[in-house]
Amino acid sequence: MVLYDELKINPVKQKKTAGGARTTREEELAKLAPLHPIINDILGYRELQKLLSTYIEKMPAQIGEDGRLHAEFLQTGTTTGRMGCQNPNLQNIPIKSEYGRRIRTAFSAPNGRVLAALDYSQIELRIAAGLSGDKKLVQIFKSGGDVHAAVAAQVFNVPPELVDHEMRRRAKVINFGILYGMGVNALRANLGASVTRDEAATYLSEYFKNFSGLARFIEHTKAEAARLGYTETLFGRRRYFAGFKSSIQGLRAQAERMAVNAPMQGTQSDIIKLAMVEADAVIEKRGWRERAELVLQIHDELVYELDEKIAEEAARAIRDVMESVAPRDLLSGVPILAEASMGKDWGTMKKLPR
DNA sequence: TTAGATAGCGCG
DNA sequence: AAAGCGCGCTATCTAA
Repeated sequence: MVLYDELKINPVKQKKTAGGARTTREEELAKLAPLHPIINDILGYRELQKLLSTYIEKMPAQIGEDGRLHAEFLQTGTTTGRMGCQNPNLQNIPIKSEYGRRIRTAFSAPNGRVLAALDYSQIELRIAAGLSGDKKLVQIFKSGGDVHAAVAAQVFNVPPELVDHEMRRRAKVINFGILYGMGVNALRANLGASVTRDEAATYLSEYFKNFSGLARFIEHTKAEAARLGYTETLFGRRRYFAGFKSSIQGLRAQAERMAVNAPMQGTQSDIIKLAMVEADAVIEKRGWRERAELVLQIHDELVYELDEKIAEEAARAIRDVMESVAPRDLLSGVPILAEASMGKDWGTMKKLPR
C-alpha cells in the first residue's frame, strides 16, 4: 500500500472492459510500469506484434501480378461521408512510431516516378471556425500562424510570447476534443494525470468563453439535430440520427456527440472529394493523364504517383486545386490550406516549399 | 471447423 | 473507459 501511495496509483479503481474484465489496454497498463519492468516489455511486444501481424506478414501476400497493392475504396462506407478502405486497408498504414514509419518506406514509386502526398492542414478546425463564424477563431486562421499556440494564449489568458510547450499541448488536446463533442471527463483523461478534473472543467469553460461563437454553433447544431433528426454539411448533405428519440440518456448524449462532429467531418469529406474531381480535371487539361495518378485518399490527404519530370509542377497544381475548391466565402473567409511533400517512398518525404 | 463477439490498436 | 468522432484488421474466445 505504501508503494501504491508513493506511486500515486489507486489499486482499487481499475478500468474494466465492456465484459467486466480488467482492461489491459495500453493506456491503463502504462500506469503499472513503475511496479514491474515486465510492463514495458509487454507494451513493446504489443507494438511490434501489431505491426508484424497486421502489416509485415500480411501485405506481401496481397501484392498483385503488377507488383502493386490494390485496395478497395468504399464510397458509401461511412456515416459521415468519408471513404472507407479495405482488403487491405491502406488508410491505416503506420506512421506515428519509429518502426511504423519504417513500414511506410516499403511503399515506393516505380522508376521515373515519385510519390507526392498532399494534405490539408487542420482542416476540420478551420471548418469549425468557418461554419460557426466564431470571430476569434476566424481571425486566428486569417492571420496565419500557429493555431494551437494562439488558442492557448486565449484559454490561459497570456500574451502569445508567454505560451509555453505545455500550454500549447493542452490547447491542442482541447482543439481536437471540440471536434468530437468531448466533455470534461474525456478532456481530463486526454490531458494526462497531472491535470485535475476541476482544471479540465476550467479549461473548457475558458475555451467557450473566448470562442463563444463556436460554443453557440455547437449548441445550435445539437438543438437542430434533436429537432429535425439530422445535421447537414456545408453543402447540404444530411446525416440522420435515431438516438435523439431514445429514452436512454446515454444514447441521446451519444447522438449529440455524433451530431456535433458530423457537420465538420462531413464537410471535410465533401471538400476533399471536390478536390479529387477537380484535380483529375486539371490533370486531364494539362496533358498529365499518363504521368499523374491518384493512388490513395486518406481523409485529409491525397497521394499521387507523379512522373519525375512534372512532379513539382503537378504537386503545386494539385495543392492549388485542394485549396481553391473550398468555398472560402461560405466559410467566413477562413483559408483552407494544403501542404505538399514528395519522395521516392512514402516514409521519407520532403516538404515542397511554396 | 466455423461464425460471431470481444478486446485491442493501426490510421485520420 | 469512452460522457471523444470516423474507420478496418488481428488475435482470441465462445457458441454452434
